[in-house]
Amino acid sequence: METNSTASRLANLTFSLLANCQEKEVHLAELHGLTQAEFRCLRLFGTDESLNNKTIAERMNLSPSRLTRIIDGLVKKRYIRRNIDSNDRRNMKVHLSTKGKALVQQLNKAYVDIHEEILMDIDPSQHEQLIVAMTHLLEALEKWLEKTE
Amino acid sequence: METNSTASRLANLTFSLLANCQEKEVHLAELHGLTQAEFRCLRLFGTDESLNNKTIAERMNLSPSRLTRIIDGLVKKRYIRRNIDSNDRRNMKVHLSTKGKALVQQLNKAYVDIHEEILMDIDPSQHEQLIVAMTHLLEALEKWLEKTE
DNA sequence: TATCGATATTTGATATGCACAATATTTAAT
DNA sequence: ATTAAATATTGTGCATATCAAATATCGATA
Repeated sequence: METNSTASRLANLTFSLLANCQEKEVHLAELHGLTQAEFRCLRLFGTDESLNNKTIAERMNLSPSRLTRIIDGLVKKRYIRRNIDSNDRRNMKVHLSTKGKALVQQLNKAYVDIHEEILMDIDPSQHEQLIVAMTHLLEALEKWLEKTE
Repeated sequence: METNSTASRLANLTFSLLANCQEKEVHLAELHGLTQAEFRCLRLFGTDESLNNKTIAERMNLSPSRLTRIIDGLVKKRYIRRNIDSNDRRNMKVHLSTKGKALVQQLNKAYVDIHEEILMDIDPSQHEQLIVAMTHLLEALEKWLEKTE
């Protein structure tokens, strides 16, 4: 059964991949004097996006109250700024400071760079297939998550 | 610059993939009444392996003291058993109970199954390439992690 | 317009996760 | 025999996260 052994090899790969990505994240965070939560929060921002507390909490699967304190930290460290939304004064619009934008851009660049390096090791004719395969992987995972909701 | 846009697509994919895998793990853990730490600990065991506290702690990047308490939980929930190593009475040999073995096997099977499903969506001629590509991805990540040690 | 219910954020109390240091037991070396 | 190192556990404290309550604002409606 060829598919089966390939599947189990793939399974091991994604398993290790996950572990390594997590380790990488921890490492990058402390490299910039951020907690892991702060780091992940920062990475949610596009450079000129403006989000509110609740949205971020949902995206990060955390309670709004937790987010308040994570954002407190990022504000204190001058990576982001808070402003009351003038359209709805209940909302806090949160957006990157100049310092924050610089870091996010740097992180995104590094993240793309590492993938570029990887692609350089792979025959260009296979790039599209890799993307397709990874997309399938992602879709399958999302489907599975919905199914077991 | 073709490589660059492909790289950024790939970067986005691995980013989402990571997030989904984490969510999946949380979900699976609570499905079985386990904390995330307990779940991850359990998944380290091959069905007939016998590990000691310290080894597990190292593999999980946790302190031995933390491990003691995680294992306390798994013992209480009857997934694993502790025995003093008769060769070296300082060691606690930790191994799966019957219940634990069953769960680990079930989890491994589910994990392989999901990857098998994914492979069924992909032309078999491309399977090997996918594995190769993912292996590259993993190697690159490991290399990066060492570099920034 | 005065009020009621819904929504967003923040704060305080509390529980859980984790590491570090101290302790106890056992082993290995001198 | 004594001392040093290894292993697991326990005590303690800080970090992480949730929940419930408090506050502020909005929208609807009576």
